[in-house]
This record gives sequence, structure tokens and C-alpha cells, in this order.
Amino acid sequence: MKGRTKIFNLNTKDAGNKIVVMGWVRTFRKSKNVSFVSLNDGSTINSLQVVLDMNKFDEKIIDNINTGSSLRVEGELVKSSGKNQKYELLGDNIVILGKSNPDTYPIQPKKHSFEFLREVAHLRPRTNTFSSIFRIRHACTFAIHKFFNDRGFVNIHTPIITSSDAEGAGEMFKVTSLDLDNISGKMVDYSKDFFSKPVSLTVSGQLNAELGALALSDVYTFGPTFRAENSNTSKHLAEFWMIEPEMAFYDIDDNMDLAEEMLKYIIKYVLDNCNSDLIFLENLELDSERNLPQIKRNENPLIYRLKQVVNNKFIRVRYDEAFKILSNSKQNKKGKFKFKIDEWGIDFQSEHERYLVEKHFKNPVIVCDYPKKIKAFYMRSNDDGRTVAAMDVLFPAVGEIIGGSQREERLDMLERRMQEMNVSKKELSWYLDTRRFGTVKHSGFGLGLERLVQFITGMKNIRDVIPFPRTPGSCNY
RNA sequence: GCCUUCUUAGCUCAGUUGGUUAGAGCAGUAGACUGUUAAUCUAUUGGUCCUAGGUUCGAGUCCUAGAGAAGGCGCCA
Repeated sequence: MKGRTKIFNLNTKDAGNKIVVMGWVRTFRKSKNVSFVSLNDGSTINSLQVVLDMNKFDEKIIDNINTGSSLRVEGELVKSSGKNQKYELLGDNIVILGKSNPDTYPIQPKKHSFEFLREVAHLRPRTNTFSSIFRIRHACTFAIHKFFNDRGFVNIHTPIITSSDAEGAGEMFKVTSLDLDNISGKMVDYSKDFFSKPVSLTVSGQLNAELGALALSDVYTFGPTFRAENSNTSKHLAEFWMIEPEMAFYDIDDNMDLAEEMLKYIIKYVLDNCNSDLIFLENLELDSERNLPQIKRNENPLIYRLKQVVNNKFIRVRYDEAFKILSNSKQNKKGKFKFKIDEWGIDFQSEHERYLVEKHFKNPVIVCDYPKKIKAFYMRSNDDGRTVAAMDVLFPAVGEIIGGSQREERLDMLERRMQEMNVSKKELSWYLDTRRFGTVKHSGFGLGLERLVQFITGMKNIRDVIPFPRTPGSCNY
């Protein structure tokens, strides 16, 4: 690979240099004497224009330059006389690395629907939109690791296969090595299975992360998460990536501070490092909204929305206040909510969350101190006896992006809650040990990576921010 | 899981109250063109109208079932 230059490294300063680039043809504009190839290697959204003197090249080479084919081009980088680029490559020597039959190659130099591109998910990274999204997704991933590393957090690899079915975060996928094609009507004998007991794919690394926090102080997990829920929405995947920090000695306020700081850090990192991708996605969104009625459009363009999040303090409200705001809202009094806000203790529906974020505050909102009966067993009971120290970070468009809490560190309280909610103390005795031996107050939260990438890229469907989406009835590639 | 909508050329879509031989743009192919920017211009190929039944003299259009997709809701990240 010696001598090859990636396109994102090119610069007008390199004009006059002999270089070698490799990439895939986006478009080929052919005419008798001079032709133009847009070559993209995925290192940047910007394709490099290769200029070909048609008299210099064999017909065999020219005929195989098609949309999708891969080339090695050697030539001199020069200042461009065209308007849309500052520099271009005068092609001297071209090698066709891989042919592409234009008759059957599905990606055309034109606008495709996201639905169609989902059906060719193996090739969609070759489009501007998806290469931008995946570069931004990578930037988010990198920023997350950097954020935590800079603050002395330890990355814990929590297990993907778990024997605990008590996490309570949703339906689980079973993992087995039993011959499923050959199971009789009898009860399954799990003692014959690989782990000698029923096991599943993880729905959350939190309980394991807590074990790490109660030894290493600050830890985080960042791994795949699996939910077998039959959710058919633009915000749910059966396989997604979740970031779960867990911090010893943090109370719920420290927890909220960290969540806000982290989200701002990641978004700022993307703003600072993925500018051309964001500009592309912003224009794509403006373009797609051109024909929509005003109410269906975003109030502000993408980059403005991102800067707004970075530059404004998140609004923090307790459930009680949020409940009052919602129940006194015109929307509620006029019966415009599908689910009326009437009795204290109900869980908010997404229409209520959107009202708070998009109509009332027009800002990201953190709601905390939820009624205990709608939250999980491990959340710390507040002194009022009816709420727990839980918090949800609500974002415009994507809704709940983070869910977290201060954990119940008092053994007797935790055991009482487990009893009430029918969680097996025996199965989670390892978890309870942290409360038996040197318990401390601690907190944590879960961030859905795809929902964050959705917000940052403005993509409407979560299936378009993960390379290979898994959803009910769909597991391809 | 529930509700609604959609499925017509490789892609994006049009197709009138059910009426003859199903259309357009783009892509592809052939050609033209000295600098293009999803190049342009000329010509042209391309159809199991999602599948299976049914109603009708006649179905892309109506009815039933199924498959797939999208949007909304619930569950959540």
C-alpha cells in the first residue's frame, strides 16, 4: 500500500505532486477528448475529480470505468479549472481493480429512497449519505471512549451471554446449542444444554457494570445489546449499541451532570470533526423537507440544532413539575393528547415527552424523581416514599435518549423492593453482595448510541444509522 | 402486539367512474460533444402491474386471504 494517498489527506498545497489514489467510481462523465471520473475512497465525503485525456487511454480501460468499479489512479494533482473543486487529478496511469456491471449495480448516480437502500444495505455505504452517517457514528464512538478515558473511567467488557433473566429491561433472546430442529413436545432439558442452564443475550450490562464501579469507582460498558421485543418503530432495534457508565459515590445530581456533559462533549466533537459530513446531511434534510408543510419541517437546520444543544443548559424538572405542566397544558385540557394526563403516577407517553421538549421548553429536558411503581427495582427510593431517584434525558425528535438512576445501595431497602417486584434474591445474590460488603452510593445511566446518532445526523429512521439493522422479521447480511 | 397506508420497468413515480395495445423521468445500451459537476443532446432496450383466489362480458383499478414495506402507538435506549 506504499505510496497511496487517501483523498481526505489531499490539499491544494499538494498541487504539482505525483500521487496514487484508489477508490470507487461515483460518476463518469465521458466526452470525446476529455472525461471526468468522480472517485471516492470513503475517507471523506468529497470525491476526487480525475481528469482523463481520452487520447491517452485504451478503450479496454475506458469501457470498464463505470459507476461502482474500483480504480487505482496515478497522476499529478493540479489546481482545478472547474468550479466545484479546488484541485483535481490528471490521470496518467489507470488500473481497473474491480469491474462493476452498470446493468446490475444497484447504486445509481441519482437519489434513492432510504427504503430501497435498506434492501441493499451491503452496498449503501457507497452512497454519500451512508458514508457520512458511518463516519459520524465512528466519531461518536471515538468521542465516547475519549470522554471517559480522559476522566479516568475504566472500560468494562460486560458479558453478552447472561444467565440472569432478572434485569427486567425486556424480552430476551435465548442462546442454546440444542438441536432446535429436533425438539420433542417434552420440556426442554437445559442440563443438557451448553451452559447446563437457560441463558440469553444481554439486555443491559448495568448490573455487571455496578460490580465494576464498586471496585474501580468509575467504569463504563459499551457493547451490543439485544431486545427480543416486537417493536415496530423508527426508534427501536433488536440489536443496538449501548453505553452504560456506572459511578461510585455519585448521587442523582452528579449523574445528571455527567450525562449532560457527555452528550455535549460528543456532539461538540462531531461538530468539530465532521463538518463536511454535517453540511451534506443538513442540505439533504433541507432538500427532503422542501415539499413538506411547515409544521412537518424542522424549525431549525441540523447544525443549528446541534449547536443549540451544546450551548444551552438542559432543563431539569422533577416528575411532579412535569406532571403539572402537562396536566395544565392546553393540549391536555382540550383532550388533544391520546393519553390524558389525569392521575399522578402514570408513565409519560412519547406524545407527552415530545410536548415537554418540543413545545414547552424547546430544549433538551431531564426529568427526574419518577413514581417508584413505574420504575425498576434497583433504583434508589427517595425519602418521600413514593418516588425513586430516576432520570430520563429527553431529546427533540428522538425522545428518550438516556435513562438512568441513582442505585439503591441500602441492602434492606433493595431486598424489600425485589420482594415487591418479584425479583429473585437468590439469582441475584452476587449483585446483593456489593451491598453486603462495603456498599456505597452510586449511579449510572444508559445511552442508546443509535438514538444519539439519529439526533446528530437528523435521520428519521434508526435503521439508517446502523450498518446492518436487525428488526422483527428482518435479519439480513 | 395494535391501527393506518402502500406494493406498476433496474430506480422514482403517473395511470381518470372497471373498458382496446400500461406511461413518464432517471439508469442501461448505441451515437454525438474540447472542461464536465447526478454533464448535455439524439435514438433505443426494458413490464408475472407483490402472490393466490374471487366478482365481472372485461380487473393495474373492486372483494377476500397471504407476503413484504412504511408511518403512528405500546414496550424501551
